Amino acid sequence: MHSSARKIAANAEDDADIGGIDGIVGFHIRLAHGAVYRHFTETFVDLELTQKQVSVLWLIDEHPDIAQADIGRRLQMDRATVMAIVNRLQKRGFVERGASTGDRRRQTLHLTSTGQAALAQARASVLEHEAWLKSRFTPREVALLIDLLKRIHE
Amino acid sequence: MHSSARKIAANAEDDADIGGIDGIVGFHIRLAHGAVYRHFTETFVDLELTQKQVSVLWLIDEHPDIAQADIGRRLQMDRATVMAIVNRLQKRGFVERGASTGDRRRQTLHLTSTGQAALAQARASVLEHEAWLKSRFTPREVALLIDLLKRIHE
DNA sequence: AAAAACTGTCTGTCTTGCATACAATTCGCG
DNA sequence: CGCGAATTGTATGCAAGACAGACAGTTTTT
Repeated sequence: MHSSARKIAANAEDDADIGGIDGIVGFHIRLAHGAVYRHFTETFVDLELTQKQVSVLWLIDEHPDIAQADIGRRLQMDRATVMAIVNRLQKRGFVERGASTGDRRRQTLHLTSTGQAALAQARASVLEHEAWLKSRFTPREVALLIDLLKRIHE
Repeated sequence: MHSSARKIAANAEDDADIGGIDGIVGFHIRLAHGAVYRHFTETFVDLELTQKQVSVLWLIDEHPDIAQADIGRRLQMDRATVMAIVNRLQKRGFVERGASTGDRRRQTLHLTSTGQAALAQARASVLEHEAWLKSRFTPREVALLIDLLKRIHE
């Protein structure tokens, strides 16, 4: 009897999120992202690559001759932001810009051999980083988490 | 028989993440965080507050006379970063720094009445933002997602 | 009492995100 | 077909945040 009263109170609190910041989904996404970001950075200090830079390298490798605008769409980044990242990667000799056949507004992007080598190293580090991240989940939970996250960004 | 062979192949691919960026948990966390960040920013254009700033206001309100170092620990931010944020909030008259009783290294932080008002508005916007975020999940899934995310950042 | 740790502060650098603007190019619709 | 609209890359400037390194005052540990 009094236990059901307690339950009701608890539910009421849940509905109102207790006013506490811990009930905010966005708050936990921020913190989780921060933790992942920090560990990623640690893993990549030697390679001197950021998350975004690796993502762009990876994407160019998966889709040779992709254009900057497409990268922006896939990674949900501004065109100007993509350009800044590509500039950095180009300055380090990882990617090259080339002419596009057909549409003269676009440019093709492809990895140099240096870029290929960097990506190969990066892939290994990403797997190490992922192992750290996945170590706290079962394979089922990993799939579940990805599914939930996809619903947010897709 | 041949189906088991296929299964093995499929598992092998799973283990290697198919080489695809879509199999990377961190990748989805980044994208999800980006989407949430963007929507948050849209929701708060009028209030001109960022995620971090709201989090800090919220935290100071929840824990009056908290010190900067404690904020940093709870929100996983560098001391220098916390200071930058508190400086901005102080410049806008939302928070005040005060002396700490006992430990003279620390300072206490508390909201001004202006800060209280801003936080009240912010809370409403956060709920609106959260509703957008939660709209794609059942209550069970929300709880599940929070649980999974907590394991990453706790 | 000396060493180590903590706290706030300051400075500077790097990355990212976004707004704005511009020119060249391509596309869509009348 | 032709002209306005949309796309693409580029450039610039600004704000926020992360972090490293340094410093001084204070507290805790040994």
